[in-house]
Amino acid sequence: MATIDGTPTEIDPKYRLLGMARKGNAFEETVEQLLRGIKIGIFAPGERLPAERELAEALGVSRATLRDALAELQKAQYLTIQRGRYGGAFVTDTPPARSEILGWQDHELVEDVLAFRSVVEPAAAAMAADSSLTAAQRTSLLDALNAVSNATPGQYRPLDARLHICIAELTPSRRLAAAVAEARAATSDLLDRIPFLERNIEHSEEQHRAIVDAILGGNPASARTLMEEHLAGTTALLRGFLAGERQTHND
Amino acid sequence: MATIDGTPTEIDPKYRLLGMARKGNAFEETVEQLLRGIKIGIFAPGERLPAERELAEALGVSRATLRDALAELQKAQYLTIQRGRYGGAFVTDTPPARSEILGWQDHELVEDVLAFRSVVEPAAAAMAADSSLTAAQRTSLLDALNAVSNATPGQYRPLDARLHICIAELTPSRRLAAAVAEARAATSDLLDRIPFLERNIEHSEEQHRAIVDAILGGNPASARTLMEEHLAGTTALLRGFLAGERQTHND
DNA sequence: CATCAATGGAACGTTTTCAGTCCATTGAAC
DNA sequence: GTTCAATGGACTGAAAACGTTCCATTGATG
Repeated sequence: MATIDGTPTEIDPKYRLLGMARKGNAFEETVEQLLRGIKIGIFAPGERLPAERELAEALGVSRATLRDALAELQKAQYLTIQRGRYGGAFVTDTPPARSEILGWQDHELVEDVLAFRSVVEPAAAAMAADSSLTAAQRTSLLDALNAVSNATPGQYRPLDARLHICIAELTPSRRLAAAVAEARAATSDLLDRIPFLERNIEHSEEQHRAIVDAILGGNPASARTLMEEHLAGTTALLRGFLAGERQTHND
Repeated sequence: MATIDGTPTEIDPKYRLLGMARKGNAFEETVEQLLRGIKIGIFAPGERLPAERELAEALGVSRATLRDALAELQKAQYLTIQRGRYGGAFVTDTPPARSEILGWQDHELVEDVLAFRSVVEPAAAAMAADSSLTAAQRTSLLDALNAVSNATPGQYRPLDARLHICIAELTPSRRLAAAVAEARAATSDLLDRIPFLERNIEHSEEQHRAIVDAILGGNPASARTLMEEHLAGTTALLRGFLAGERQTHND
C-alpha cells in the first residue's frame, strides 16, 4: 500500500512487532471482533449475544458503533436481531461460509498458523492436565465436549474451537488461553478457504474424548501427545491442499 | 469497575477472550504502543525513532495524535526530541523506572506471565534452531547478542528483550514472534515492579551465548533446554519476591 | 387484558481524530 | 556561507466516535 510512483513507503520490517495502535476504524474493528467471537464459538450457534449496552462496554466502543457493526453482521446473515424484552442478537445456526480460495502465496501464513498452533495447543493441554481442577471447571469441560459431539456439521467448527479454548482456560495463564483462541481463529480462517468437505469428524470425536480424559485424569504427557496427534489431521489437510495448489500454479 | 450501588456491572468472564475492539482512545493506545516498543527494545536506548510521518502510518494513527503521544513520552523523559534535518525522537539512554511495587495480590498475573513465557520462549528457541538461517539472520542474531553483552545496566533490559525477540523472529511463525514479544513486555513490566537489583548479568551472558550457539549450530533440543534454564533465573526471582511479600502481609 | 421491565431503535450535541497544508529549524553538502 | 532536503511544529475544517436521552417493541407476569 501507499506506493506512490515507484517510491515505496514500505514499513521497516523491524517495526512490524510494534503492532498498530489502530487497525482500522472503530466500526471495522468491532465487526472483526464480533465475527471472531462467532467463529471461535465464544458466541455459539443459536446463542444470544449480550445486550447492546453491555456488549458495547465490553468491546470498549460506543453503542452507536456497536449497533452499526451488529447491523452489518445481520445483513451478512451471521446474526438475526429481535426487538423487545427477551429479544437481542442471535447467532445464525448455519452461518454463511466464505468462498475465498487459499492460494499458494499464502504458504507463509499457513506455516505461521500451523507452527503457532503446534506450540500453544499441546502446551495448553499439558498444563491443563497438570492443574487441579474445580468441579465447575470439570463440568464446563465436559459440557463443551458434549456440545461438539452433538453438533450438526454446520455448527461443528465453532463448537470445536470452543472446546479447545475451554481446555486452554483451565490453565493458570490467561495469555496462553488468548494465544489458543488466536490460533483457533486463524485456523478457522484458513479452513474457511479450503473447498474440501469436513471429514473425519468421528475420528476427531474420539480424539477429543481421549484428550479430555487425559486432562481430567491428570496426565500431562499424554494430554500433550494426544493434542499433537489431534492437530496433525488438520495440519495434513492444509499442507496437502497447499501443495496441490502449488503444482497447479504457473508464475 | 462500573460498580454502581452494589449492582456490579461485571463483564461475564465468558466474554473476556473476545478482547476489546478499543482499549482506550487513540492517544492512550499510541502512548502504550510506543512505551512497549521502548521497553521491548524495538526502539533501543539511544536509537532514533522513525520520522513522525512514517511512524504515524505504521501505528495506524494520525500524525497529530502521534505527536501528542511523543510529547507525552518526552515529558515523561522516555524520549528527547530534536528538530531540523537529522533530528527526530531519540530514546533516552536511561529511562525512568516505575516505582509501583509488586504485591502478593498480583500472584495470578505473575503465574500467568511465567507460564506463558515458559511455553513460547523455549519453543521459539527450538524452532529457530530447527530452521535453516540466512547469512543476514545469523549476523542479526550475533549483533543482538553483542549489543546486550556491551550494555550498561540501565540499558540491559530492553537489549535483553531484543535478543530474545530476535531469536523468535528466526522462526517461520510471525505469531510466535509476537507471542514472545508479548511475553517479554509482560515480564519487563513485572521486573520493573520489584525493588531487587539486577543481578547475575554475567551468568545471563553465558546463557545467552550458549543459546545462540545452539541455534546457530542447529541443535533444537539443547536450544530449548538452555532457554528453559535461562528463564528459570527470572522465574525464581519473581516467585521469590512474591513469597517474601506474602509473609510480610497482614490482611 | 393491563402492566412492566428489558431490550433494540433513533436522534443530538460534544469531543476526539483525522487529513491536508504550510511554516520553522537544523546540519550536511557544496 | 549558501543551499537544500529532511525533519519537527502548528493550524484548520471535516469526519468519526462518543455519551446521553428519549422512544418503540415485545412477551412474560399477574
